[in-house]
Amino acid sequence: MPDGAVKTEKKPVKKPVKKKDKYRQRQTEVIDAAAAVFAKKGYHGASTGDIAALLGIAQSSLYYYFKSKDEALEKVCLHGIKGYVERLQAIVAGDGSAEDKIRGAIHNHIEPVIFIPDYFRTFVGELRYLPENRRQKLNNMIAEYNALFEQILVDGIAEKTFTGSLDSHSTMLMLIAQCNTVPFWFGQFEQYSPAQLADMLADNFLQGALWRPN
Amino acid sequence: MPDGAVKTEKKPVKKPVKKKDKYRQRQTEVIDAAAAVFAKKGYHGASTGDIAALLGIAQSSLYYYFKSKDEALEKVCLHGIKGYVERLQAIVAGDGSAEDKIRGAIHNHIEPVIFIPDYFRTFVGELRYLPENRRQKLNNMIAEYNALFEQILVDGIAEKTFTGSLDSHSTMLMLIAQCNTVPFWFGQFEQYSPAQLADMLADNFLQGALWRPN
DNA sequence: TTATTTTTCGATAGACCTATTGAAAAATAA
DNA sequence: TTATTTTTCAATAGGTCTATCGAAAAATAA
Repeated sequence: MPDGAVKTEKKPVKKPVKKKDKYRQRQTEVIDAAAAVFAKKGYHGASTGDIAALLGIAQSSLYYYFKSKDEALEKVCLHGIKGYVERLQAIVAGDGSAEDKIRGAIHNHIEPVIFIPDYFRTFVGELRYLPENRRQKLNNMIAEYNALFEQILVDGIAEKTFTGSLDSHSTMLMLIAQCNTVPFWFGQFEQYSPAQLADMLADNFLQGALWRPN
Repeated sequence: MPDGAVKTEKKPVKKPVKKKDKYRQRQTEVIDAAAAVFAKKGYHGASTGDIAALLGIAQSSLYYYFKSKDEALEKVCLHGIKGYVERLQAIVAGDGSAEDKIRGAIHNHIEPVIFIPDYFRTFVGELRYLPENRRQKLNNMIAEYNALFEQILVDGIAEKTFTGSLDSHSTMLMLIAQCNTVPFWFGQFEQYSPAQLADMLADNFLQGALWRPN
């Protein structure tokens, strides 16, 4: 600005939303690809070049959508767990029986596992590779989720709907651990719908996978 | 050999065993360290430098005991599954009831998981990173193991000891998957012995982790 | 059209990692 | 002791990977 001209102050008043939406849509595609590659090769086994290749773009282009590989993993994990806590809160606050609630909780846990397996497998298997600072937030969400889950068991035991050989905390951990294994083997059960799978797991816990008929 | 002296043909007749034993003992320490590092950081997240650091030796020294990182992973996995098939064969061939056998199989599966957790975690979590050629042998062992496990369920259903909502193949896969999760959370259950843990898991399957008292 | 912004790209530095090599050190045998 | 074997080492070649940079291309606005 060699002369005294004042920069025109015409701010763009319209359509910033549309532009940001487009960016976010592309970013979602990028994170989808990251989830797929992380799930398949593991976080450390996956390179940013692998992610770019899946998208058909240059490796360096990825950094327009995230600023480090760590951040990509964080985004995948956050998306993997998104909505879990809120849905479980609604179930716990509902007025069904304890058995209804535990069945609802298992459905809540398993169905997204099946609909977004890449996100969930990454969340379950690769979260531990997130640096401590990024992992904090996710750990808090997990702690809250686990507490809600355990609350259902505590309530069910208190009102004598359930009896168990284990304490509620141990049972909660084992139950969630079993649900978390689902994306690693459900591919072998294509004859079952997600809801059926969830029902079967719930049955496993409520009455056993095997039982004596008499 | 400037003059015509013939090289003395005195082969060492004694103590080659001792020497080899010493080498093997050190090799076991090296593979132990590899198992610990693989279990903690994952195969791709672990470097040979990490393993050497744990042993307090130079990174290049490791290659006196294995000739590639892949081979180290293979050795860890083989040791992790060692004895599993043989013990399960003995259980299946025994003359206990189907319930005894399924309990025995769960004990067989879980106790080593707890005694050698680094090996087992590596076996469960990192086997998939073994190159195809090295994985073949292990896959065969797994297939044999799974078939034995399923045989117990098939027999129990045939003789009406068990009834289940799932087919025996699906049940086998889910049961093994649950057993495999043990090393990832059993640290939280230090009040229980391995045998108790195995009993509790068996109870989970036979009668449910939760059941209605009436 | 031209100007501006958004998106993608090629090139690359800097770091890390595996595996090899020949030699040094340590252990053992003679 | 000296000779031989076993074990460890430092140095490093050759490769891959992450993240950065300025420029090119594409999309959008004027």
